[in-house]
Amino acid sequence: MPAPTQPDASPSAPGAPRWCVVGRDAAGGWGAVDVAADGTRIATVTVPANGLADFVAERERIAAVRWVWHDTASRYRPLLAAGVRVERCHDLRLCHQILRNAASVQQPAALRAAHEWNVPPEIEAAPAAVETVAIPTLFDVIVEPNAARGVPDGVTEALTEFERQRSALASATEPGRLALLLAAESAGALVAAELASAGIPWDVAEHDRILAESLGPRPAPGAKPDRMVEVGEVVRRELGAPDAPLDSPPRLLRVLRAAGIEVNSTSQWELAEHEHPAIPPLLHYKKLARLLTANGWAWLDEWVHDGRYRPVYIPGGVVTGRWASNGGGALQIPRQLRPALRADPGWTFVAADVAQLEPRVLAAMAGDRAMATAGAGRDLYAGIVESGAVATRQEAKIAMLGAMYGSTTGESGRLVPRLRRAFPAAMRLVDDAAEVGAQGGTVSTWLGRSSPAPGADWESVQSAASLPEATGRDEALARRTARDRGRFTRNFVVQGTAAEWALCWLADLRQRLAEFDPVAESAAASASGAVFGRRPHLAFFLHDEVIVHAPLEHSEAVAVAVRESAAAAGRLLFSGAQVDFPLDLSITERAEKH
DNA sequence: GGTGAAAGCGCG
DNA sequence: AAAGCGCGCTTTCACC
Repeated sequence: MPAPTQPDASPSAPGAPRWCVVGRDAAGGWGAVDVAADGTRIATVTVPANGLADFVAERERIAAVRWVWHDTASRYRPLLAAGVRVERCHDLRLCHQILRNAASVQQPAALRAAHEWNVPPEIEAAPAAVETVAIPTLFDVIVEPNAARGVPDGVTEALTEFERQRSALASATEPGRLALLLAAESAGALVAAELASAGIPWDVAEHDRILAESLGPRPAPGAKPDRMVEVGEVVRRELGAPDAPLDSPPRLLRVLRAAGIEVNSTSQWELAEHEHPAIPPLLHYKKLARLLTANGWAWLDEWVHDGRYRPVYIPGGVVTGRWASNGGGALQIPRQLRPALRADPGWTFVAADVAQLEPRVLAAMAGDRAMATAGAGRDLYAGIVESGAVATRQEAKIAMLGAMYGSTTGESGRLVPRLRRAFPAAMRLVDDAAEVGAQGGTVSTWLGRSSPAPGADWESVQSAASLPEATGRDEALARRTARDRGRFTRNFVVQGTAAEWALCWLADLRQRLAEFDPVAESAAASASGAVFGRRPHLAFFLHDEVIVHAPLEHSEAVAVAVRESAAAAGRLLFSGAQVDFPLDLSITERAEKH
């Protein structure tokens, strides 16, 4: 088994380059500057325009450095296409976003003044737009869709920004934690690029079978599938409205009320509360419509090619540090379609998700021994029931989610106080985070990612309510928006720290997977590409679950690696805390709901 | 005719 | 079953 590798592990030889800063040089080629651990520049190399992949590959063979570059999504993609994997990087754009906002950084001024590096993820994303731009006519102004708005890609600018970031980090009250966060975030960026390169093995025939089973055979373009037509007619008959508009919520609402169904919206949860013969078929119709529009044949045509689904992941795209996605809906693949994920012949899926990641992270952060004990080696919710705080597993789950999301009403709001008695340390942590947020303050995750400051409109609502002429309405609005922000910061510390745990898991796992012996060329999963087609590789990631595509012969060893990585992530973040992170793990040909 | 908000529902 | 957090995506519809 490969040795555990921490995201921020680094070569230890004295005087050895620790970082290598790469970027464009003035001549149109590449500049590469080795930087030692103390920040001194060791050497500068000029690399020809077409020689970067070879240069990086050679350096990786000698001894891994941490590549410092402006943006992993754009810099790493061509390297992977050329068959070059890198061990570590420092993503200047992502790290800039974290550092400029981090409350623990005491001297952020220089960094914050570097506005050209303040490019939010969603602007940098979607390079695919280049391919969908229409052929320009003679008179069109040709605009590069996003490139012009990205961060600087020159080596000089990269060096300057890297030094700003090192200074900012050095001024942090807990530089070690923040450094770990920067390493984990950057490793996540590598994983996202690698996921895009390898793709998710996707069985088009199985997807088509699932669609046909629900909707009927694929209809002609523009036509509704048979089953939607049939079910729609049943709905209209039961409503006594032969041409009821089922696809327009406002118009459907009027028809429903005319038929005596007293609803205020057409959402399924409200419909389900009423007894009427039109409702079951209407709910069925809505399911079919959703499947067709979100993940129907059009989706299949657009997003799956050569047996691979390649969604666009946006690392750091959510303020809490979770990934977002932009195109393809990677984070919303319905459970119904999971069987369409199918391993290549001779390969298998090792799928794992963490049971109750967020409450476990909360227990670890808060040092809540009682909650840690409730989750030790078993289902956390079962442990909460055993502790006597609530009666059933379902109650435990509802209460726990309510505690982390800040619910105050209904069954959840009623159960939360019982958790407060049973797990005072954990509850104090989230209650404090909510209190700080409600007062306009900033909270931070375990590793130091900070919540954004309240917006100008939030501040003005609060100050308006404290004026002498403020009305009761002003005060009520201020209280409500303060509570809203409290719920956000309450959840931020938990969701954000869970995202950090997941990044550390991914970072450790990708290193372990890279150390497996490659399979023979004849057994390769060739659609996964030059770098990943011959080794187990990550194929899917969704907040707290991963799917590894692995050669059959390695599946058991990969399962061990997945488990060891989870344990390593727990130790790395919460060394000493007696909290474990058990996985639900399966080895299958097809991904399944588990 | 293009844009943005809202509704609705999928995921964690 | 929603509620209480965080998202993306499609469709409809009001509006400029």
